Amino acid sequence: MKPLTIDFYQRPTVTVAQDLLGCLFVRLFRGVRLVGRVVETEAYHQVGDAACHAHKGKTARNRVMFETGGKLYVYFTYGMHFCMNVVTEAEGVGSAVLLRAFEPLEGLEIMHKHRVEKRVNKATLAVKELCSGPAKVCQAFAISTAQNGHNLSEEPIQLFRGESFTQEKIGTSGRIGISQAAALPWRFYIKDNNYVSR
DNA sequence: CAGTCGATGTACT
DNA sequence: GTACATCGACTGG
Repeated sequence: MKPLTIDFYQRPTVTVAQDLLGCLFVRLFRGVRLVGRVVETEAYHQVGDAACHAHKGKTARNRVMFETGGKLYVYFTYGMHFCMNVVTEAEGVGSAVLLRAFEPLEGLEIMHKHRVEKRVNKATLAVKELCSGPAKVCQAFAISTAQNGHNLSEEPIQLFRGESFTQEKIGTSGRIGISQAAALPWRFYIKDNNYVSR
């Protein structure tokens, strides 16, 4: 199995957002394989998208969005959460795909440990609660700004092609949790999948 | 259930 | 000072 190559990422962001559905996100973490199937994504683009961090140009935070497609862009928000994106398109274009939800496949015990550690309520979480949101995904996979800029063609964090499925299984909607450019139909998810964020 | 709201750091106006 | 690509604790029915 080979990881997705730079060619995959260096395409129109909306296309990459759709094609990432079903792919496998793999992190080797202290000798353990953590694997999740991508079931929900959102596209963000510098041009015509006021919600995109890159909309007003390059800054210290968003600089990775302008790098060549195939990098990981991680940012910190709400004083306590991380979200991760896959950078798309050519160098100089500020664009990325937010990874919003995974179906957990391997390393569920470690994911669960990571998720429960930070909570007040230490009760056992259902599997569907492990990765059903962008900040939950980062918690489960222990992703922080330490991974910002990581090249996804290299270990320990990579994406692999998963089972293919028909276009009709892809749902589309407006993006979640934003106010700017909320009408853009740039959220994509696998229909009837139990692990989508909502 | 649903709805509300506090946490808590950083980027940017 | 304000907003923020969120989450989960808490409230009331």
